[in-house]
Amino acid sequence: MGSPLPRDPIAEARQNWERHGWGDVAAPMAAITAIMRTQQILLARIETVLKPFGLTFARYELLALLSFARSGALPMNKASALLQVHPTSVTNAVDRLEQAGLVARSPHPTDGRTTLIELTAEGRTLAKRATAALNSEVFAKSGFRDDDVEHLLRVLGDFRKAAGDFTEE
Amino acid sequence: MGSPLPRDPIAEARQNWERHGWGDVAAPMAAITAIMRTQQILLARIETVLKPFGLTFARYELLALLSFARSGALPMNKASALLQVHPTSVTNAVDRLEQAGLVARSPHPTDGRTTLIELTAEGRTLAKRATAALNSEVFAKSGFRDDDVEHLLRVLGDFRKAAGDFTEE
DNA sequence: TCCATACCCTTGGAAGTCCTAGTATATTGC
DNA sequence: GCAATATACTAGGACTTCCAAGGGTATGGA
Repeated sequence: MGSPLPRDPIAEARQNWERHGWGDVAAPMAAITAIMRTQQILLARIETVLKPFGLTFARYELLALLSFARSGALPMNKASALLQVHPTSVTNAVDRLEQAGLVARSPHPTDGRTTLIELTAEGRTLAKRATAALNSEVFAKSGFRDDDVEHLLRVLGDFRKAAGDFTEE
Repeated sequence: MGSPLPRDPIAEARQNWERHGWGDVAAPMAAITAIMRTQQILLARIETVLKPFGLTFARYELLALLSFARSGALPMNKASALLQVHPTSVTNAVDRLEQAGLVARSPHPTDGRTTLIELTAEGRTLAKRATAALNSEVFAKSGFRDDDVEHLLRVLGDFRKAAGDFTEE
């Protein structure tokens, strides 16, 4: 979506912040903007790899989550909590995956309120193939150095914990 | 959107990857997933602060970009390139900002194809107030340690450069 | 027991992103 | 000078996200 820019727009923004007397927050502003942009780049790579499988990232995430579930089925609210997205987003994803024959809804045996989602055989094999593609074409070529990966995991893990994502030690 | 989970879902995903024999890409997978989630958290914070101003992040970014432009006006394609978003996204944002009286479209003096966008007086003051709010309520409380901010800027800068965002040294 | 409260899922709407295609204007080559 | 190509913006569609509101099911206290 456009060739490389002659100058780094985030570095420019940082300088603008400093010029306007906001030097005390210029660095975190730049870091946060860089996270936004990095996410955008990574998401685009992922979507490109998933497209041939007829999957989007949102749908893949749900498929992958189900493929790791012990019982092979998960209540929708559990999926919503684990994926950290709004329940309506799960409803949306399940609608489309169900239409594609990759998952199936079934009623919960004891709680009439909850709906279970389960992988179909087709969904399970597609999840496996899509994961293999992401592993080789995105995660194996992330472009991050190994020690940078470890550092990112530590820094972002601290951040997410402070933000209330999880409580575990 | 949900209380803290008892266990870190990204750490669990990493273990699942290792269990399935994908240990060689488990760490980058986890790091990339963590970037996704961190972006989601930061975006939610930013949107919360901007909401009282009637702004979304996409609109704010455009407003801020214009407020730093020397001439006060920018062609739409320039804005698209600097914000690194699709031209149709800029059209969308300008439509809404124009309707809110914050920017105005005007024809380019010499090139009949391009449209200039310019801040109105109202847009300029709103941009200033929104930036002050973001500075004090998001960037000043990022939750990242100073040395982690510097490290993030280096790592993500390298990544973005390798991804072709910019060419500058 | 029964009513109020809490919880689960879905529908409809607003907003953002991108893509594809179309129209209008410049630029380039013959 | 004119046709072919390139560029700039916009319209429509697919997708995701969230929020607000509604209907159905559990649960707990009087």
